[in-house]
Amino acid sequence: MEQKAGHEKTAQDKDFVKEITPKAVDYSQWYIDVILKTKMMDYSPVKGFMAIRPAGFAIWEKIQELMDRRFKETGHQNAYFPLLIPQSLLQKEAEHVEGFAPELAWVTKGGSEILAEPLLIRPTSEAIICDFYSRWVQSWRDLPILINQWCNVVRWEKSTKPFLRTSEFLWQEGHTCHRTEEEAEAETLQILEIYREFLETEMAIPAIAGRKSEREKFAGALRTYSVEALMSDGKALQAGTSHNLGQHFAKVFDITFLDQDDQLKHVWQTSWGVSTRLIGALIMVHGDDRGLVLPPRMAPIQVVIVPILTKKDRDRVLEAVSELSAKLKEDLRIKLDDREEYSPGWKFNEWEMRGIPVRIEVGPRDLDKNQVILVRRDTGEKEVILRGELSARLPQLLEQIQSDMLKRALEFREANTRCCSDYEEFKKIVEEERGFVIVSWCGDAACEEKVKNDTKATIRCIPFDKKPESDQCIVCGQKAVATAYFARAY
RNA sequence: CGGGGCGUAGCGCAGCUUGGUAGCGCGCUUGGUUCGGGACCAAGAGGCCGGAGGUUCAAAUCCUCUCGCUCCGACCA
Repeated sequence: MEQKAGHEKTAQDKDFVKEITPKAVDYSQWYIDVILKTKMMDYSPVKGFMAIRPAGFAIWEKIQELMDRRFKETGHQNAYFPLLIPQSLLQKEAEHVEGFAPELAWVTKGGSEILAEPLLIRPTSEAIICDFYSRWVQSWRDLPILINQWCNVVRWEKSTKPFLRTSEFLWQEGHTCHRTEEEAEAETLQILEIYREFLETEMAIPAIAGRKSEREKFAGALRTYSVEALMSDGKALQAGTSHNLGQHFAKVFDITFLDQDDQLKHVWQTSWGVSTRLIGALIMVHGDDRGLVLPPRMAPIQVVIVPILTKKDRDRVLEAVSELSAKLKEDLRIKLDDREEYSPGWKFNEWEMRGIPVRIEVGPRDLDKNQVILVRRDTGEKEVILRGELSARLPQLLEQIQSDMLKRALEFREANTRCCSDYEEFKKIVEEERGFVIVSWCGDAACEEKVKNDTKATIRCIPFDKKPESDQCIVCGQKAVATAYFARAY
């Protein structure tokens, strides 16, 4: 009996989501289907570039709003730097140019004239910003410099995937200068914590914060830290990075200041960023076979009101829902879907696909009983509630959904995080289970390289609070110095 | 950048083997009836078949080149 009922439900669901490939059938196709069907983005005629449509951009605006607030609260200011960088500037830092050279886009012509020096479209702005900073910093009194910019960057990627890896993407990049190494390190870690906390609080995505291995660190950095999230297919995604640049850039760009002790010194720098990739993370962590599932804090529309309009009761239902909508708009992001060309059932499915956290249904029968129906997107649960209690109930319900979503994501990550001390078993886990695998590691890049060649898994990060689980490196058996999270990654 | 798959109406596809009037479903437009989980009827609009060459009396169909999407590798936020 139960099985049959389940079967019928599946058939019905399948009919509804006919244009979204189920996750279990083809995860990548599911991801693309969701993005296209929900009109988050569209491909452009140029490979690797895309239009971010209003449905996707609204999420980016939410990320900007909530992230920017945190930057401002910690003393940062926004600015804007040029799109084009002279070739000679990028070349100053050797590791940096080597790291980015393969994926640079060049401007070689201005109007009809060939440029004397080729310009490159920023793949990241360290070079151009350092050039400015070398003039802006004179005295210890000028420090710290705490500047962020929201902009686009271009990296000529060989293989691209919407939001996760595109040739042009939007991001924020913070670039700071400090008087001491300690101060720069503190800034690097403060930002890392902002990223981790942002992902958890606002996006309901639990993330592991830690340090990158030498192999994975940013080209030109002293140390790179990152926050790493686990997608629902078991692959990891680097969700944000924070770099302690040390004095590498300060020395080649000559960013110096006269300190209180009358000595000319180089500044200590950091840079850090998150990108539109976060939109991809949001989709992959929370989405299901019916489409997007947005955490209430990120949702551009938190509650959609769908009136049930029949010929006889049309006017009084419309009147009731517009009154309701106006009232709720004072505190929440509300959408009233009073279009008459679509049936209620069509609208239910449409808004579910678009991930709106809560739906309110109001029909003639509800009006008669002075009630409305609330439906959660994340669980599908319905509840009937008196109209007078709605204003109090909705914020509470949205908070509940937000915390339930984080809880489920956390449970998923826990269930897919495994400790391991045997290399054969490690290989098996990576191949068959995916997820994070926590292992002890000797710190040698050769062992890291071997793991990558054997399994495609890389060190995602080395968390701060973990001592080695065992005293032997999982690969070579030598003395372990660190505990590392390994995973296959996007 | 290497290997596979795919480009035909806004979307999903058929037609290609064996060259000969470009089709179907959804969507769209107009009118009407509907509306508690993707409503129905009727009448319409919309295409030089990704692009460029070639073969041919004739090319969506055969050949060559190219561009794009997608998947798998290598590279990377």
